[in-house]
Amino acid sequence: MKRATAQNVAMEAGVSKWTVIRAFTPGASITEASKAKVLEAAERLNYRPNLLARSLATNSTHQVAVLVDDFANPHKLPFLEKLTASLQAEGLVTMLININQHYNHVHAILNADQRQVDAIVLFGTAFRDEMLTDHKLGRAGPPMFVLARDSQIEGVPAISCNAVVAIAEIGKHLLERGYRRPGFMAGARTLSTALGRRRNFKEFWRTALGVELVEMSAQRYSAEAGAQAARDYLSKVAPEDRIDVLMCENDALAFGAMDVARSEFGLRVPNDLAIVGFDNAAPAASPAYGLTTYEQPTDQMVKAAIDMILERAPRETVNFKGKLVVRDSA
Amino acid sequence: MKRATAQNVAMEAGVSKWTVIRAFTPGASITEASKAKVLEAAERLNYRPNLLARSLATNSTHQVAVLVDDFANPHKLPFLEKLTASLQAEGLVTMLININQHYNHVHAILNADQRQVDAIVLFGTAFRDEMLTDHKLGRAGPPMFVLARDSQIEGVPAISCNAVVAIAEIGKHLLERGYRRPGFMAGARTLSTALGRRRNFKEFWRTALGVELVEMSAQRYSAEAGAQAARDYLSKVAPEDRIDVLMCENDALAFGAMDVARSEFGLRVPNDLAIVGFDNAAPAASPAYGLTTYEQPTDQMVKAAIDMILERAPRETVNFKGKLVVRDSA
DNA sequence: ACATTTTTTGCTACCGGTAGCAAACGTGCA
DNA sequence: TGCACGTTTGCTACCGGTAGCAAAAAATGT
Repeated sequence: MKRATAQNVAMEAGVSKWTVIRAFTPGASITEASKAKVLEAAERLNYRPNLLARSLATNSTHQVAVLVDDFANPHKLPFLEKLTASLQAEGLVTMLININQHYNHVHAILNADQRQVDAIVLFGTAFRDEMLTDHKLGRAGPPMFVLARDSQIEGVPAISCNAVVAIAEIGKHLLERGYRRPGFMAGARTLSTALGRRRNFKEFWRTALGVELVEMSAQRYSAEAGAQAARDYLSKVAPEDRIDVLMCENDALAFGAMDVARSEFGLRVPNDLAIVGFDNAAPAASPAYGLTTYEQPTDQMVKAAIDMILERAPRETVNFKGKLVVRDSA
Repeated sequence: MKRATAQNVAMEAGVSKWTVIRAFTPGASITEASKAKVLEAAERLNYRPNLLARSLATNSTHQVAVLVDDFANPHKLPFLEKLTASLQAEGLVTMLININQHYNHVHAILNADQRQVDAIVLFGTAFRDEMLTDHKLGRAGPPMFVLARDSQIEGVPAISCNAVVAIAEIGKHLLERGYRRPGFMAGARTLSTALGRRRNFKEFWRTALGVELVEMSAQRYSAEAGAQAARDYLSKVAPEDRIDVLMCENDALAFGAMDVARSEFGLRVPNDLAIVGFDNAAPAASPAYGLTTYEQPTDQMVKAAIDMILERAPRETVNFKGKLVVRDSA
């Protein structure tokens, strides 16, 4: 049994299909009598307007493509929850696109464009700037936004957490606690825009103490990769030469690093090695980790993104101040 | 500048719009010469077919609605990753719908239906059976599937992990390890179909030892809720009267329970209290938890779901055997 | 060379709505 | 009663594709 259309309802109610449409268009010109008649007939036939047809005619789908590539980061889940809930509250629907080896940004963006989405949100994904600037969409494609990440790209506003302030705050805290030999663990991306936190942190210590940052890189953004990177470093460097505090680019890395430091090298955190993360993912709050970390103002960020999508706010790069969450690990 | 349409390309290439369409339809009848001519013109105008219009005409959107309500469960993220990746590999796109107080199953299903999705997947969501059976979609709506959860609903196949086998395996393991006073922590849902694990576990101990299960309930499926439920129990019951093993309905609850047992009551896990989870979420593998848990065969489940969606497999309830992952906590 | 078959191209009708104009209707007032 | 005016309804055209038939063009056979 096929779905009923406005035409079917029209016949059932003995009116034209345009009257049916009007009964379903708020504020349209229609008498109470015919509206009631139509709604009753619609109810009988189980009619509800076909949004696909409407989208085609109105040139607006109320769909937003959200690109994600970093499913190993537990922080993504609550963030995604807020994002989808807020989009839904505005009548928008989320097209979740998984960016991976088999499905890259260009695929995703072209496909989203063909589906006529109203906007594309790059939610913390790692991309090369060139990829986006020379993709074959002329200026005709949907507006794009970068969420939870910086972007220098002309015409692609970024909504992010202010990295400079964040790193300064973390650095200041660590300095006050007396740490003097800092290390930094980055995730895989060697992309220009991804170096913000590392660069700022490096600069901070250089300026504050004239001290050089020890840098290490994980293969990916995951606890396992963080564990491996920490393992490499700790097994290579003698205890007396080691850093005294490790800042990890995100919490996932920090969890892995902390696990290895404690269980494989018997280090006490923070006494032998302090650890700091970024994101305030759920496990950070657990006494099992008690990770000192930095919380992004996700509510503000989501709100800002949606305001831009709906053109309630100017479409330009903004960032917000997060807050340091001090726990036991540093 | 508006997007180019087939008609625009047709003019540019000096052919009819149907020839343009054919150039973009694999296996259509068209000479190499005109195809080349069309593709070149399309390239110049940056044309790509409008999938919305195609969907309207073909009555198939290649979109699948995925309903999620349990964003506190870290296990959801990798599962969702697999699901989206596999859907994309089949040319399907994911409409992610967040079920919450403001947006319930009925909203979600009606909306997905209006958007003409090809299928609706209830991904581990908590629902009352009545809600689904009497929603106003006649038999015209898209096919529905329940993933990672049981369902008794006529016409709505479930793809799940075999709970009977899973609980038997866990029970057997615990029995062998010598545990004799079992407890069970359930999540919030007091819905008929959600009681599977609890009931099976209860039955197991009754049959094996004639022992009664101590039951507790968390408010939600989250570490915090698990922590609170454990706190309630432990502060109420004297050490000598306590259970010796606690099975939690999922890992999130188990993490919370373990945190509280250790840090607030100074209990050693597993010596004073053993703990078992369900899902094998990422932190379970960490030495910080070392949680004994049960892993659902997510790959098989995702594959089965997609086979059903694409009608490559009969649309009927199936379940798969998972595997017990023994770590330190039990 | 011409009839016949096959391939290629163009066409009408359609998917299910929306936009906005024109006709039909009802009402108030001279 | 007739006219002007505002409201309600119906209409054509359109959004950008697809399906499948019919005409035109090219390939084949004798």
